[in-house]
Amino acid sequence: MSDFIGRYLNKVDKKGRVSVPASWRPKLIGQNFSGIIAQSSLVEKTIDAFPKEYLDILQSKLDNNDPLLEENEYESTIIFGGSVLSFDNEGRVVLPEIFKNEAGINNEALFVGMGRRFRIWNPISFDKYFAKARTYMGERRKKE
Amino acid sequence: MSDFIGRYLNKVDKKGRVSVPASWRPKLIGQNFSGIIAQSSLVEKTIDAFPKEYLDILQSKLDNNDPLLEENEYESTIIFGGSVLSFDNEGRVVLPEIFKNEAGINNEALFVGMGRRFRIWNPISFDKYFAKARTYMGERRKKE
DNA sequence: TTGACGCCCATATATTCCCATGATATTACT
DNA sequence: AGTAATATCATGGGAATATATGGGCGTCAA
Repeated sequence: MSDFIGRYLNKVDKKGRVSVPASWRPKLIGQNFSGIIAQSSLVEKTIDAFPKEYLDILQSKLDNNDPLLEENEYESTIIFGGSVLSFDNEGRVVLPEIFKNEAGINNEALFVGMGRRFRIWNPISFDKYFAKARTYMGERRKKE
Repeated sequence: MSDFIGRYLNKVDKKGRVSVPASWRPKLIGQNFSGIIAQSSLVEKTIDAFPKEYLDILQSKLDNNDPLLEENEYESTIIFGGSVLSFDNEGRVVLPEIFKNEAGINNEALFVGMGRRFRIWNPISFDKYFAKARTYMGERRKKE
């Protein structure tokens, strides 16, 4: 049901390559394309990533709206403007410089599952974010 | 009705493996996956654990919401940022370092049933927690 | 010519699989 | 009841396999 679960800390080598967790790969391998779609997150200092098929779902959502609406245009640009990162034979992808900069990633990349998609974090940045998420969920719990 | 009942104290070996109580295993064995989902507790120094099926329910809830909402983002991270621990042939799982650290678990792991889910404790931490729970219940009793 | 990239191979480490042991409980049989 | 045979379970360790990681080499394009 859920595709991406767990946390994996992997190294980024000189060439910018990083292994995508092996247990996730089967869900990222398709007939036309094997790899991930990545984009800088709009809200956090991290990289958002997902299978290509996830785009198809978003596409059909957009198709239900008027394709000529201006809002849709922006939305499309953002969503489909992400990068296509394909696997090498070992199941790695290279993280483009832009992403590494925007997400503050150097030697280590933390893969964090989010169900249908996942994120790639600088481990330290993630710690901060996780603390925030914890607090938020704790607060919500009290209200209920 | 209640799946996980009782307390079991098991050893954690050099490789980090620990037996999940045999009587609980049938409830953790599914078609696609046999094992447990684990995450550091948000409120106590312990590991929260539950069957994967529990995640599937949460996933379908999330699918009904907009995946771009911030609230969902926190929730997804907390829920899916845990770990998937699958059984070996003997019904053991390996506890990742992260969990052992965060829950303070070394050589022994105490499994405590909580109905639909269970927790994995450092035995000493649990004693403290249990004493606290006792006191709380005693206080509440007086008030009533 | 330099560098980015895809492709291939090498290897240390981590993970999984498989079998063995001992302890305890359960069943079978006389 | 008493005793032997059988199962269940937690635990340990070695071997096989998978994975993450590092480096080399040729190609193509700027």
